Amino acid sequence: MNSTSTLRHPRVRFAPSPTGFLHVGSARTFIFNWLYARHNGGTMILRLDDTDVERNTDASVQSIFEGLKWLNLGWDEEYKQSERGALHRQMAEAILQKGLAYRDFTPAHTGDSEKSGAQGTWLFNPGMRELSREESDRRAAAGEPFALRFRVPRGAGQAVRFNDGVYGEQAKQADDIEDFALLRSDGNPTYHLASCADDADLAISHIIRGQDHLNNTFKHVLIFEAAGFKPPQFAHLPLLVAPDGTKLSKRRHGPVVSVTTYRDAGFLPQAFINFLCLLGWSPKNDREQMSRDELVQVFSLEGINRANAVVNFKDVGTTTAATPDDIFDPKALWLNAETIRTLPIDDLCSRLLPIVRGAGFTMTPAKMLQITPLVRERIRLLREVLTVADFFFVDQLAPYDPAELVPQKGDAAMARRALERAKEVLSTTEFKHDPLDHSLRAAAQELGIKAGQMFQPIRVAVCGRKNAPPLFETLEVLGKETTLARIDQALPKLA
RNA sequence: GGCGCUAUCGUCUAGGGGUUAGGACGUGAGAUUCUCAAUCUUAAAACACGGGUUCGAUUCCCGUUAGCGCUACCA
Repeated sequence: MNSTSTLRHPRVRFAPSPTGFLHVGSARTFIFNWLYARHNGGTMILRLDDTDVERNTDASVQSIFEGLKWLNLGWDEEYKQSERGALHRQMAEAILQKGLAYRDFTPAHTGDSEKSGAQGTWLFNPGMRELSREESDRRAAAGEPFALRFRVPRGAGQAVRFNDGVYGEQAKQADDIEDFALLRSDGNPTYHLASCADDADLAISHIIRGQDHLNNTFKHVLIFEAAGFKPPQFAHLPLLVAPDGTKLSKRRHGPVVSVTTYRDAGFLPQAFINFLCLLGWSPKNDREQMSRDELVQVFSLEGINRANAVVNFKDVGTTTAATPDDIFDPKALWLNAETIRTLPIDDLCSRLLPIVRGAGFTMTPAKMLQITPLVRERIRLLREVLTVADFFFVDQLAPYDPAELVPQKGDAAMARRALERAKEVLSTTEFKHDPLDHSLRAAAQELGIKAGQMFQPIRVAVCGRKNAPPLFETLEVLGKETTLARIDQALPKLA
């Protein structure tokens, strides 16, 4: 692929390593890559960077696919890094042959042995860099284990440079870069090597990834050049952090950082995508709610910020029972609520139905279709249908405080009279909005009480609580039989 | 410690040498309504600090501070 066609048809990739569930930060990286590809008529590639055999898990692979599937954005090509080992070793060999890498026979560090020391930066293991080719070959042939390290140019005051699509011109003295490993002593490639080898082989034109890789990029530029490739275009994304400014982590911050948490709570993928796009990127025209197509249309690297973005959830301890208001960013909730309101009733209905049934209720599509308009403006998350519309689903209302039946500026006697009268009136009224409206208002007038004082006892009697959807619509869906039965059950509570 | 990145309302952000520093979420108040929600109106709320450059700096430069990242034979 020549540079002209690359310019017109960029090839981007999302390369997660399957060492955990799909993180919201990773999801955003995927989305930005996808948006860039679609905006520019390019190719989106999914590559599983599974070179860390120790930490990879199938569950993680599952979680990543599950999450991406839910996002419903798709990709054009798919690869698995572990199946491309030959390619990686080939590039390592090529770099070694050019003398740009060397074998390091020093045993691997045991871990935190070096942690406590406040010594300067480690750059390379003394003696290994200068090992003669003959001795290096001899020891390797003898079976002595070694790591292959990149021979970073030293002492020449040389700088490594690249132009980042977000952070601009970047330069770093080669003398500040350590001789990083290309191959581990078990022969497996490191992330740096495998990533660059694959990016080169797959002709990736733009690498869009988290800013935590900004420093690594100098190493990658070195690898690309050593292997004879022109480095791709880089663009680094600001990180997503917790309210306390620290990196989002499952251990510290709980399920908020997992994409499936959003899915399971009842986010719409579109709203979730919209929310993530607004963290660290802006269309710069005050637009916030955007459809997928609009996002594709306006997305550009120029709109990406350089400062980290806070995902604004409440940092509740693991002991507290977390509510949606605790664990989700208010903006995410608002965006989801807005998106729900834009959904056609039948669409929303078909998303709600499985949730209601999944909670163990029997529900017909026809009845759900009647309920849907009553909850549409009252839920921020699809799952909230279960708490907002519970009284439509249950046979028996959960116990409620009889005091709720008593209207504003009224007493139990007033509630009784209202309910008694309602019973009579409703038994002869057609259960449609307008007739219900007329007869109940008339009844209130007869009793000499305000409409609100008439409605509240009825609402509580049929819904089991004060806050509910509008009364007439509710009664209409509930039907005469259920309504009268619930009023009958309420009356004794006022005795 | 070394290297790098960053800094506008509580949060996400727009802006940019001269502005009433704009929008959104959230929060407060009010309107509307049969409650809730939705909707509408409205209020409070920001340029981290110190030096330059300049007629003028929130904007440009330097420094300080703070935060973050990298500093593994993790990715």
